Amino acid sequence: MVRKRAPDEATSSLFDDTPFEQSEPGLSPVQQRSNKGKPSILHQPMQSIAIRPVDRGSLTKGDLLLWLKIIQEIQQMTPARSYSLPMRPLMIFMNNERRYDRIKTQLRALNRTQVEWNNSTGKDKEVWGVSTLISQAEIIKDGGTIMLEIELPGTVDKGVRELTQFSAINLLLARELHSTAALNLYRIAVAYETNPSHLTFKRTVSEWDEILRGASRDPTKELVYKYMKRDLLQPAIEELKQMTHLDVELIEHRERGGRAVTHLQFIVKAKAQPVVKTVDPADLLAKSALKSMGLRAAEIPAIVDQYGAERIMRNVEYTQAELAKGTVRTPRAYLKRAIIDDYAQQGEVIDAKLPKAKKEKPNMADVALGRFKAWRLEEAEKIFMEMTRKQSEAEWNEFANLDGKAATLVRAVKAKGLSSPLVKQAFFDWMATKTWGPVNNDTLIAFMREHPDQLQ
DNA sequence: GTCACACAAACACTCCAGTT
DNA sequence: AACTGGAGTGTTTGTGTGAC
Repeated sequence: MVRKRAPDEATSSLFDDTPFEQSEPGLSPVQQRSNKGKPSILHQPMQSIAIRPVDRGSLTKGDLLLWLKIIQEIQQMTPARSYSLPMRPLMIFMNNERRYDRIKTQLRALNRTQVEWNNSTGKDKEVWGVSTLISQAEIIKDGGTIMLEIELPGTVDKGVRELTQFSAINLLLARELHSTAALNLYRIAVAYETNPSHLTFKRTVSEWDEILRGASRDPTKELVYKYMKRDLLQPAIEELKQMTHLDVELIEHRERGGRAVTHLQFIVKAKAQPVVKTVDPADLLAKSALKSMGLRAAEIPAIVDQYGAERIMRNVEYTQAELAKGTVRTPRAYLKRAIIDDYAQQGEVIDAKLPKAKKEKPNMADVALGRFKAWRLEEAEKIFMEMTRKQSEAEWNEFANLDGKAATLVRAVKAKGLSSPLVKQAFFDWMATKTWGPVNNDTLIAFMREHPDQLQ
């Protein structure tokens, strides 16, 4: 959804000390706007977020990821002039174990690329700054241990410390984002999620273009907003909605009376119904088919999400037929390959609209999330089974009378009650959310701390 | 065995042109 | 004006080679 207009000085800028507006829960944006200027304030100066490479410089997704991983490590350390980080975790995180050439290339880019920030703050104060993202890096091998000795420029170091802390989960999600723009929007969104107004800073279209692409624009190439919106903004917003706990909404500002969009801003909120997707009966069927073919519980959700129930079911059938012929040695591996390459479809006319088969890659964030959700469902079921009859009936009646359920679910609740897998999942999911709150970063991190064994 | 370098395929991005 | 397809270009990633 796109908002036409929003308040002009709706949020503080990045580097100033102007307080965020304090919003009050339950107030509409209009009401909140009318409250502007009231004394309740929240200081949250944040530097180093909206950085724009200059002089045709650019930072790739990989460069930024390495930088984020480094600052996440640094955020856990006491402030110092230089920081000493073990290389191995960095390289594993970057999927570049033993690949010093690649890490070095990225460190060079972080050291070489000048970034700029430019903020008008409040009334008279304006800040312009230029820096690189790291001022020095050394890889030191001393016997068996290999350390990265790193120094940050002063302003960046200050900003990094004040930047909303990046959790390990934030970074796992960040690594899985496909586009550079999504990664850049994500780190901005994470920093502004806790802003009471839920509004990011407001910048011109071209500033956002450079901030999100992580590259300065060739001045000879004209920036066309409609392309930017289609190719850069919308995919990035969509990716964040799908992959993270955040809902991001674009606000387009136009000149008074004009039609051209001149400035942009985003609204960032945690999802009301976090990452859990609506249960589709076809998906449940596909999941149960995969399970019966011997696939591990942890890998099933990702496969269903990626390839869809229809493709899975036809390849399950195909694999079962091959199995009957005696040509398949390991059904689990064969089925996975069959789904990825869509064996069942080969030899027929391939539907061009089928999703592209992507390379399979274990996704730690997904695995952790999947196990967390499964664990919650199991625990909720245990609690339910231990309730007195009176208690359990009260729970069930509350769930059964909830509004807003999909029609399929309502029918299943009436017809089959808890004996329907669809209803069972929805009910225990509802109970888990009621008991422990929504699945979000905080609860997931707490789960990972308490149950490290679940993540082996 | 480790590392730098090179190459290529897969994937992502940019931007133009054609269609609705 | 809004939408869509796709060619051309840049980035990421997997793999091979040779020096040490």
